Amino acid sequence: MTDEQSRRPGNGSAGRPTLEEVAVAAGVSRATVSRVINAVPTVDPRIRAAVERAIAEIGYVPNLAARSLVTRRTDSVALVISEPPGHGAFLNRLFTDPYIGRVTAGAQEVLRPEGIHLVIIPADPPGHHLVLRYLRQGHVDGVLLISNHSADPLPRQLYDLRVPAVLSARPARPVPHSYVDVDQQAGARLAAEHLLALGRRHLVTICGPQDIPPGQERLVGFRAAVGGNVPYVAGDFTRASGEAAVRRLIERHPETDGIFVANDLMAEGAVRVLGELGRRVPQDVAVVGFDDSSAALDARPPLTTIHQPVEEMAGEMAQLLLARLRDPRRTPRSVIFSPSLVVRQSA
Amino acid sequence: MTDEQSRRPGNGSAGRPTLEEVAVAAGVSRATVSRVINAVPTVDPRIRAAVERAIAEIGYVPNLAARSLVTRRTDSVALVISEPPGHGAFLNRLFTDPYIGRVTAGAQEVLRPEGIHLVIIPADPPGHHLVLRYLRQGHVDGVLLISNHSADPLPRQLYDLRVPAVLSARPARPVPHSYVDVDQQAGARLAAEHLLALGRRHLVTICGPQDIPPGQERLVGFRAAVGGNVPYVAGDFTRASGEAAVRRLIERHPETDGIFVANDLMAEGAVRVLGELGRRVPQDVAVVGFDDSSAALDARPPLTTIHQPVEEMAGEMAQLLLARLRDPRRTPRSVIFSPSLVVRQSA
DNA sequence: TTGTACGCGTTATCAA
DNA sequence: TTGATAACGCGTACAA
Repeated sequence: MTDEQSRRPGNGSAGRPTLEEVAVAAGVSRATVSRVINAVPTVDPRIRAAVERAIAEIGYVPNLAARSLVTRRTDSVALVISEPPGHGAFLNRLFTDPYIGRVTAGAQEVLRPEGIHLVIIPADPPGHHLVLRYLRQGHVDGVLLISNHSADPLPRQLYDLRVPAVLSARPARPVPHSYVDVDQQAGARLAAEHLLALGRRHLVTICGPQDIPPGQERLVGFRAAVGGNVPYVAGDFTRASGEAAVRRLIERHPETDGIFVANDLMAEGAVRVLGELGRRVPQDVAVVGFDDSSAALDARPPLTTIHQPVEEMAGEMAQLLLARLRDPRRTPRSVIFSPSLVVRQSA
Repeated sequence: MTDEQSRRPGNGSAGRPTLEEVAVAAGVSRATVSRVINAVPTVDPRIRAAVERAIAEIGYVPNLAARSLVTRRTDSVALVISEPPGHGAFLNRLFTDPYIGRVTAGAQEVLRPEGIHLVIIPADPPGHHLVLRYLRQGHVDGVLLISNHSADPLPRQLYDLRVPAVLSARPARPVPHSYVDVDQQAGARLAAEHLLALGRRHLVTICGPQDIPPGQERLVGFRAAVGGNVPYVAGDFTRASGEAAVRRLIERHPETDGIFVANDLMAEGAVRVLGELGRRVPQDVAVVGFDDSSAALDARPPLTTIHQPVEEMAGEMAQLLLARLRDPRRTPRSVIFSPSLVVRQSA
């Protein structure tokens, strides 16, 4: 287009163009330019046009710091991914879990139309301090917090710091933040009912960590639905832990003909090991996963699993946060989503 | 109207505490408090102590917007993940690729000690506009750009917008940004030499997209090292594309005894399909991947592959960006890293 | 409908 | 070594 953008230094302003310069160029006051930019309706159409032309010509971009200083808003929110301590290659895991990507997509869906930016911030324990400082400084207006371990201090700290936040699951200890969640027990029940309907009578389960609500509730729900004692081994939601767990279960309970695995990643590992052990899936052993993640599709055979409307839930998180930002006095609320069964080939 | 929000006596302000309030509490001027916060050495130790006490007591946190307005810095940089158009579930892929996690870790390593925040921003084509606006507004001081397709307009646009940036690979078209890269051809050569040393004589390759430099160069390097024509099928770096490619290759060239696959994800898929086709890896067909990602470890057998020092490279990107931020006149430079062969069980 | 003038919270430049 | 005071760029009552 025009070369006006690449103006050489010496045209007065050293840095980026300011509101003042646009005003001069358009022959109006700063206030009027500001009104045009902020879409205030009471501006003469002809003046508006002139201002807009000047803005385009000069290549003006509002200075966020200055605007934010007076409006006390940044029009951006953070997606903070919190992880428990001692889990080593956290970042590697973070970016291997498709869940995060779906959350991001779901949140963007509602944030974008509002003109609000989403920035992703990984928060491993050694970095908590820095993350909190970042959030406190007012880089963002609020936080979508993805947290899945009970000892996470972040929800509480965010509350103490008066940083508006919405959680991705029911917190282990009550904190006055809004949250969304899926009915975990209902999901486990769906899995149990499906296995039972298939005629399987020797059921076992690979459950998740028992120090976090989803881990607990998926086990509780499965047990309740089966209506008796169920052998189980706990994994940590990684593929490797699923492999180890299924080895132990089959060794101890060779009669097993149905397994509920608390997430797809572990289930994928379990299915693979079952193959190595000479058990056919689903003929000999039926396997039901949880999450309906891409791991469910990668598995051979593809996994029957419990679907969570992750994108929808993330969208709702964003909605809750927006509502809270618009009305700080708004009282926290929780929104619970219903899971559903997706039947593929593993059960 | 403020209600009982303000608990502290004498705290007339509704929002967060300001420099002024700390100054009053410590009995000094704003300037002195500012000096303490910014670690200016010329401050009386006793006064410093008093100020620090006041800061802790009041719970003061600097207002980023105000500071940034005058310093023209934000002390945070963005990791922008750019993706080509038409690739559908971009976010899902983004967060399934461990590479991003390693880049993040490597960058954090050098940024954290400097007190600089890293925010991650996914940039799918429909969102480019918003991302550019975000960056232009001065939310961050600079950009680490992860981009791997030739038609990416972002490097050029960032340059036009005068946003300091460092690229994760040599750009397809020259742009005055610094970048880091690995010697792709050298990596492919390592793979070829290893296969040849194993006595394999019927080599084929599953190469990457030929519209991006890594895809091109890994093929060129392999061909050159093998010293002749090599059958190949191009994938798009996904596991599924690796599966499809190996089917076609084996069908056309059943005598194949060695395959170089341009990334681990495709290689993992290829190995799996080879098993289904009744070919043992590595006895019947040796397979060498590229990237040394976690996919290489997930594969059965674990993949022999080409290692890139991803974390180191990301760290160097951060270093280059910091240097550029400290001295804007600094001329762009490129840093090329050497790959190495990691021998596991697939070849 | 437009312009004037003040304030947002901080750093930086001076004197003292 | 410390303290006034002037920017920094913008939004917005209030006045015109």
